[in-house]
Amino acid sequence: MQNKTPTIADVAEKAEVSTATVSRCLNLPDKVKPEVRERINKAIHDLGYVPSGAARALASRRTYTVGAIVPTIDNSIFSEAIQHLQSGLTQANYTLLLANSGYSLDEELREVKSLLSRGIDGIVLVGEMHHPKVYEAIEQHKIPYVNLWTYNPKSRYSCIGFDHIKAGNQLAQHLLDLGHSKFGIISGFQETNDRALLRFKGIQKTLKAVDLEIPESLIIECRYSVAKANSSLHELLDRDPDITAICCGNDVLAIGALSAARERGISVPDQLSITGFDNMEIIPYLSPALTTVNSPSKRMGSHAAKYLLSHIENKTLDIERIEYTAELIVRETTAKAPK
Amino acid sequence: MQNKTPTIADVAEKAEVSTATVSRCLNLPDKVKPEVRERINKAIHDLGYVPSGAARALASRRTYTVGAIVPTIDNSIFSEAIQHLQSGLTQANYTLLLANSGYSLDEELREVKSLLSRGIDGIVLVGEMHHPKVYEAIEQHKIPYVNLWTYNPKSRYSCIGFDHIKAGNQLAQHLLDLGHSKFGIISGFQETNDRALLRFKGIQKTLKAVDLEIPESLIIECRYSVAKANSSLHELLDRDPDITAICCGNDVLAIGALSAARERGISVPDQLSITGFDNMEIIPYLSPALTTVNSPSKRMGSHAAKYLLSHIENKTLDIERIEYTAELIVRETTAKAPK
DNA sequence: CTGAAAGCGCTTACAG
DNA sequence: CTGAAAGCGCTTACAG
Repeated sequence: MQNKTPTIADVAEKAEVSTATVSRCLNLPDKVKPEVRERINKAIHDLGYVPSGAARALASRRTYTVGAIVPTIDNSIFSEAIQHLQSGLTQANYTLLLANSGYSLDEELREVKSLLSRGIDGIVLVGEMHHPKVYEAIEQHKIPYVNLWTYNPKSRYSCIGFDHIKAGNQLAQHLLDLGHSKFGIISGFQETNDRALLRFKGIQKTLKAVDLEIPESLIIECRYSVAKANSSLHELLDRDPDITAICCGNDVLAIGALSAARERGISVPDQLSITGFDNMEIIPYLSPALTTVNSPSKRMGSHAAKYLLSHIENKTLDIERIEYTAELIVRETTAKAPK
Repeated sequence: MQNKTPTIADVAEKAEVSTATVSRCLNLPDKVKPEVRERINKAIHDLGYVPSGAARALASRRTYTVGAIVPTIDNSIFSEAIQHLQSGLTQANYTLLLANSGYSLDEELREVKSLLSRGIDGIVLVGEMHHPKVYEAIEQHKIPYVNLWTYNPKSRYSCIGFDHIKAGNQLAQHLLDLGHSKFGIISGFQETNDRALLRFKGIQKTLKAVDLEIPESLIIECRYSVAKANSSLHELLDRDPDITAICCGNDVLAIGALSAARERGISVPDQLSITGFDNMEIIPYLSPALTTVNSPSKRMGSHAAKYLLSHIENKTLDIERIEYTAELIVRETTAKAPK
C-alpha cells in the first residue's frame, strides 16, 4: 500500500524503463516497442497511476483545455450550444472550462484573464462586443479564439453564428405582412449585448423602410426573465393600449409577455401578436405555440469545437467567418392585425 | 517589447527582489513590506504578468479548482444550481470545472477520472447512485466531496439535498386527497437516477398505504424531453383511458404531457390532473400553471460551494448531511378527480 | 526505439 | 520581512 500518489518515476521504476519512455508510451504509443508498452501499461494499472495534469501542462505548455464564457448558462439555448461544444471537445480528449459573465463586459474580462492564467489552449466567447482589453489579453497569449453566436463578414476576428440583423428583418417583415403598424419591443439590454442590439436594429430598419418608427416609450429593455417581461408588457400596454405587435428579445421574454396578455384578458394572436427568439425545445409544445426565430445553437456549438481543435492542433491563428441561417418559424402567436 | 510571456523571474528582476518575495506578494501580501509590495505590483502591471496556473498547481499541490459533474446542463434546474455553485466559488477565487454525464454512470466515472487527473481540490456529484469506482477514485485523492441533490441521513458520504421520497409522498397524498385512484407515471430512467427512483418510490408507498397500486403498464420511463413525454402520455392513455392523474418526473415532462392532453382534447385539470417536479422559473407563467414540487436548487448550489471551500481550506474530510425541504406547490393542473 | 538531463514557472521550508 | 535553493511531476530535444 503506497500512501503517496504514484508518479511517472514510480511507473518507470516498476516497468524498468526511463521516465521518458513512460511519457512516450502515454503520448506517442507507437514510438515504443509493444512489449515495453505492455510492461508500462501493467505498471500503470497496478499502481493506479494518474498523470498530473499540472506537471504535464507546465512541461508541454499545453493544457488540453478550452475555455468558454457565456452570458449565462441558465438559458437552455446557451446550454444546448455548450453541450455540443463540450461533447466535441470531450471526443478529442479536451476539457471545457466554463465561465459566465452575467451579461457584464467587465466580468467577462475578469473571467478571460482567469482562464488565460489557468492556461487554456483556445477560447470561445459569445457575441462580438467585448471589453477592448479582452482582445488584447487573448492576442498576447496567441491562442485560437472565436466569437460565437454572431456573424459579421467584416469582423477582425473569427466568428461562428448568424446575422441578427437579418433575423430582425424577417420578424418585422412577417408582422408587416400581417398588417401591423403599431409595435412594442421587449428587448434584452442592448448596451452590453450586441445580439439584442442587432436584432432590434434589424426590426427598426425594416420598419423604417415603410416609414414606420417605434417611439422610445414603446421600447423596454430588461433582464431575460419571465417576470420582468411580464411587467414590461403591462407597462407597454399601459403606455399605449393600441399596440398590436410585440417583438420580444427571446422566447423567455415572450413567455412572460404571453402571461401578461393573458392576465389582461387580451387574446393572442387575435388582439395582439407576440414573437420570441431562439425556438427553445419546449416552445412548440406550449399553447399558444410561439412564432419565433430558430437559433442554430447546436450547430454553432459543434462547429466551435471543430474550429478550436483544428486550430490548436495545427497551431494556426487565421480568421474564419462561418454563417449559419436563422429561420423564422411562424406558429400561433402572430396573426393579422386587428380591425 | 518582450515577445515572451513574462514569468515570475522577470517580475522579480524588474522589482529588484527575489522570486520568493514576488510569490509572497501574490499569495500572502501582508507578509511583504508595503513599499516592496508596491514596487512588485508596478512591475507586474508594467510587464502584464499573469501567473502560470500550471506551475502554481504543481508547486503548491493546489489548483483552486473544483469539479462538478451534473447529468446535463441542458435543464434549467441544474443550471440554476451550477450558477450559484459557481458564483460562490468565484468569490473565493476558485474556478468551477463543469462536466456532464448524460445520466450515464460509466460516463460519470470517466469524467471523474479526468477531473481528478486534471487536479481538482474538491468535487460535487449529483445524486447518491454512482459507479463504485467513483467513490474509490475520489477517496484515493483525499479531496472533499459531496453528493448534491440528495439527502440520506444514513449515507456514508456528505450530501446536500432533499428527501425525494417525502416529495413523492406529498405529491401522492395531494392527489389522493382530491379523490384520485387511477394513476399513471411518466418518469425519468430510474436505473441510473436515484432521484427519479426515490420520487417514484415515495408515490408508490403513499398509494400502497391506501391499498392502491400502479400497474407496470401505466409506468413509463423516458428521457427528460418534452417530445418523449408527449408521446408517453398518448401511450398511457391508449393503454388505459380511465387514468385521472399523471405524475411526471419533472416539469419538462409535465409540459410534454400537458401538450398531449391538449392534442387529445382532454381538459386539464377537469378530466386529468398532471403534476411536475422542480418548479422551473417559467412554470407559474404558463397556462395552466403546473402543480409541482419546488427543488431548492439555488440554495443547494450555494451550500455546495460553501461546503467545499471550508473543507478545502481546513483540510478536513468529515461527513456532513444537509437537508433542505421541497414543498408541494399547488397550482392549476390538479383538481378533484372527475365523476 | 530508448535514456540522461535540462527545463517548464512556480512555492515553501529553512536560514537569516 | 527577505533570499537561496530544492522540489513539484512531467516533456522534449539531443545522443545513441
